[in-house]
Amino acid sequence: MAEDIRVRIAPSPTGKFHIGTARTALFNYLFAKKNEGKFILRIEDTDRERSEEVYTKDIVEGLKWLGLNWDEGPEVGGAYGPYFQQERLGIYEEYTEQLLEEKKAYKCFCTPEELDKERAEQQANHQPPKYSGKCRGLTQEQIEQNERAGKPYAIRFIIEPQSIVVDDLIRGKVEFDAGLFGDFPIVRSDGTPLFIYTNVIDDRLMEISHVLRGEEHLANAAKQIILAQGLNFLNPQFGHFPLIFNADHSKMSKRKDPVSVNDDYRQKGFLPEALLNYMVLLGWSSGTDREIYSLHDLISEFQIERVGKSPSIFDPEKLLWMNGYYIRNYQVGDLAEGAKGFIKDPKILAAADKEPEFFLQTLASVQDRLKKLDEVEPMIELFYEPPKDYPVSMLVAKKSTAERAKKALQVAAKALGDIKDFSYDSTEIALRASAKANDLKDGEILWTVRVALTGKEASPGTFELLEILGKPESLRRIETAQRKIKSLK
RNA sequence: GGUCCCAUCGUCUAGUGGCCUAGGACGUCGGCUUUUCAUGCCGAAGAUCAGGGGUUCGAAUCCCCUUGGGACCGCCA
Repeated sequence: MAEDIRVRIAPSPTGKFHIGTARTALFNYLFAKKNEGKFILRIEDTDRERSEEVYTKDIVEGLKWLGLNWDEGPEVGGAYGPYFQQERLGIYEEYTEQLLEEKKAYKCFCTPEELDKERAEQQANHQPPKYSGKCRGLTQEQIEQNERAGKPYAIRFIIEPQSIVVDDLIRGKVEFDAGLFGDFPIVRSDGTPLFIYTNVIDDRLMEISHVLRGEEHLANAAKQIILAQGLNFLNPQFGHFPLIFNADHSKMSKRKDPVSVNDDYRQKGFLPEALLNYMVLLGWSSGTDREIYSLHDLISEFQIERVGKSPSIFDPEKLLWMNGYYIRNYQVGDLAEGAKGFIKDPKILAAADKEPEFFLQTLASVQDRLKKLDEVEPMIELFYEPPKDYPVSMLVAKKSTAERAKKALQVAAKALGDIKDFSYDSTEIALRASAKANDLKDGEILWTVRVALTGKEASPGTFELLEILGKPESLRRIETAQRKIKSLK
């Protein structure tokens, strides 16, 4: 392509970094990197009422966590700044003045109440809700009179009926009848500009080549094309991605669904690699059977032409599977790094730093069982603390008896006590041999010992536990179990 | 109500006129490995390709209609 590829995501900091925004960011990022272009982050914070700094921070942190680093924007700067719209207000004002002067826009003195009423009437009459254009016909005199009276006004852009074709990268040519739109506001009565307007100006000024965003903006694209005409701007190439929904086909909402990248995914123990990989599959596929991709692989494999048109449903189950898959394929050292952030118990944390080798061993023993990082602590705490209270009956293996469980403990204590080199292999040989010699099934002795060691229904295997726990601790726990089981008939 | 978009297993998807008696993945179920739970491996069930009309020798694939779902129609983005 002759022109430079420049794409952007333009979130407004009115809420936590949303999973849908994250996927849009991913697609933009991939498109930019694939085409050796620039990925830009612009914060659309002109809505002072609802914008908050904490949300900007949340977005920035989330993007960084995912590894979707931007080439221009907050923190990194760039030649097309500022990248916060709040700092660009002067720019918009100039264009507004120009539009007003050229009679392409006008001051509207209608109050919100009047507009609400108008809309309600249209709805009642089964008319499409659309601004009547009442203030468009105001005379100069009337305008001045209103202004003198101190009446607040918004500024509306004049829409002439015409047919607008959005040539969409994903959907092809989509035609809209602009006559149905009505004059839309570009500046609020408090003087701040609106998204649909600032978007067009900034995209032009920042020389954005492709505007790639969610499908909910498709109709906005038509309006923005008209706006660009009025401003004598070139249009970017548009592309609108299909939306992501819940299993019940409802929109994923902040209120009831896990949509916050930081709160619901990062802090819950999901890996950025897994989330990224899962998200890219929502709407995109390579055309092959391959589904596992690193961000790096994606940059070369991703093709925007292969993004589908139909909306998809977010499947937490598959994400969970994929997260487990990535965890299983981590080097234990990397797993340790990630897991530490999820361990609350200071004792375990301190022990992990003091004896990193031991910590790694414990992690390796549970690695295949993990689906999320926040499951690490409950799974490895048994290595740092003896089992508390578990029902004594659990010591009895399936299809066995209390009597035989007692015997198993006795036999195991004896066999294990004789071992000098306490390893996986040596404990296995000893336990199996003693089971055979004492007329116990392997399962009877191994299950009982494992429960004595862990107090859990599910855990790593007996020999592995024995090896990691070591001889003294293992024997202590078996002894405890022996005392415990005396009460059982 | 209007405009626009979308439509293949429960879910994500492959499929661009014959290779499709529709492929893969998650999930589900069964088996093997086995001391539990996982992992791993093997296998099964699961889609009259929303429905109906065309076009064609031939359609999941092209056209039309119907139905269903969704988005938008804000001084939110």
